[in-house]
Order: sequence, then C-alpha cells, then structure tokens
Amino acid sequence: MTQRYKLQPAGRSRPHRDASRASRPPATPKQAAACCSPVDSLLDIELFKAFSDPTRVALLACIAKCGRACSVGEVAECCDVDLSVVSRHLALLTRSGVLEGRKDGRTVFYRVRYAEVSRALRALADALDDCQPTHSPSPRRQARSTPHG
Amino acid sequence: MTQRYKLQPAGRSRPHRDASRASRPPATPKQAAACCSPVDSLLDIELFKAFSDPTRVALLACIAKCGRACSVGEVAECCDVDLSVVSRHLALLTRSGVLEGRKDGRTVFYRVRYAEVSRALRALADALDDCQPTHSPSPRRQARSTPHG
DNA sequence: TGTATCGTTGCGTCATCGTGCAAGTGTATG
DNA sequence: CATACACTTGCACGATGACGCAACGATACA
Repeated sequence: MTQRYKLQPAGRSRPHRDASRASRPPATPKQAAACCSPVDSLLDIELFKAFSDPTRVALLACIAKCGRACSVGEVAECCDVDLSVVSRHLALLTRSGVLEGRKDGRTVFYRVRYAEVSRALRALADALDDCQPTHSPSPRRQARSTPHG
Repeated sequence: MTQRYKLQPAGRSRPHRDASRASRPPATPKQAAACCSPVDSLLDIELFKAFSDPTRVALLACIAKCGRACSVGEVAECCDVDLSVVSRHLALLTRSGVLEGRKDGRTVFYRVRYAEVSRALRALADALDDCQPTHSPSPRRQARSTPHG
C-alpha cells in the first residue's frame, strides 16, 4: 500500500487518523487550529528542515543527480567542508527520511529515497489544494503517470 | 503559462535555463555538482526554511485550513506567541512566496498561494523522480487531474 | 597484530534564528 | 487634531545549528 502521510526514516511506517477534511473549512484561524487536517502531518518540519541548509542541500543534490548510492568520501568532494560535516549532514538527511544508508565493509553508501520523498511532496501539494474551497475535492491519484505501487 | 521552477514571491517571475537532464547521470557526485539540473533550482532553500519552524508552520496551517485570507490579529489567536512574532512569521512566509499579503485599511490579510506552492512541490517531486535512472523520463503533467491551465 | 582507510562522535566556537518587549508607522474614527 | 486600532520594526537575549579540529570506533590489509 502507499504511505499517505508523514515521511519516515527507512524501515518504519506509522498510521495516522484521517482528519476527514469536512465539507466546509473552519470559519476562523483559531478554529482551524483546533481541527486537524492532512496538512498538519504533511507539513513535516523535520523533512523541510533537512532541506533548509545550503551545504546539506548541495550534498543531497549531488547524490540525487548521481542517481546511485554514494559513499561519504565521494560526496565530500562536492563541497568544500570537512568530512565530518558531510557525515553529519548525511546522517540528518537519513533521520529525516530523505536518504537511506547501507554499510558495505568500511564504507557507507547513501542513496536518495526518491519515491518516498516525492510521494510526501505530492501528498502535501494535494492536501494544500484540498484546502481551497474553490477546488475540486481531490481524486486520489497515483504517484506518477505509471500506475505502479 | 505555467511557472516551472523556483517559487517566487507574488508579483515576480523568473526564467531559468533548463539543465536538460541528459541521457545518463553523472558518474560521481563531484561531477554531479558541476552539472546543473532542475533539482538545483527546485530545492529552494528559502521555501523550505519557511517550513522548518513549528510556530511558523502552525500559523501557516491555520491560514491554509481556513481557506481564506486572514488578518494578522486573527492568526495570532492560533498560537501563544506575541503578535509581533506572528507578524514576522507571516512576513517571512510572504518573502518566500508561500503567502501573499493584501492591505485593506489598517488590517493586512494574508492568503496562501495554494497553486504556486503545490506546483513548486510537484515540480520538485517530478525532478527527483527524473533523477532515478530506472525511471521513465517524465511526461510533463498538469498540476492536477483537472486539465485547466 | 600493527597500520591504513572510512566514517562517526565529542567539543568549543561562531553565526543565525525565534522570541518578547517597547517604540514607531500608518490608517480609521471621534 | 487627538485617540484608538492594526501592524511593523528596533533591540536584546537565549536557543539552535553549522562548522573545524581532534579523538574515537570499525573494517580491511599486510
């Protein structure tokens, strides 16, 4: 099945009650604060915090564009920062569910969890669209044009 | 036309050279750092920094769930922080292109730029998927299931 | 078993950011 | 013109986070 809500680190998964974005929106922001909606869980602070540092994002972009799992040493050649800094950034990206690490001998290979991240981003986009009263109430689409799970 | 790349504050728009994600990915992360791709501009640090503070995200979620433009005073009732803090958060969200402010008399109404934000999120999701060598090379889809521009 | 390699973790430092208070700006109202 | 209201901005302070260096595992190899 598809993971609908908040992005989790690799190897976990968590259910979450659906806030059933009812027929009409709350009248005031204060009322909105009380009623919970998919956007609450999809606005995943840890995920977006991972995307909010230039060095970290540069490292992520390098791995992403590479399209394969990369070692820490390889990734460190992208940026002019200490290897320990790279290690910490990759660890944080892993904790936030963006990367996945695999140890092979004495080297650690990090790969991007493309499907999970893009699914989380699209889910948030859908949830935001659903908040607009003028918007049609969201046909649940698959992740991409290709209908694989 | 649709704005393909980085989310901009309301009232602006910027072209950007297309990195033409070529046939095969770069061999190493270092090479990946040199060649630019849609992910570079779509990993918009200012946007995601806006989503990386709990208070700020709570305020945003309130406005989003409300589905209409809200005044600063209204939004301030959602959280237990000073009004000046709310004002600053909403200003930052505006600068990063998430909100749009409109002054009416002495009150300022902030609304969520739903379409622009969700478009930016989906564009990043697409760009990430395109980085996977195993993935089909991205049919350019419209924003949602409804085929309006 | 010693040594080199790959990566992580502890620690101190510095910059950034979130916050509250107080003062300031701009707009309506009497 | 004075006052009230809605919001913004200056300032100081504390918390968080990014960074480099050094020390520490963990694994491979001679």
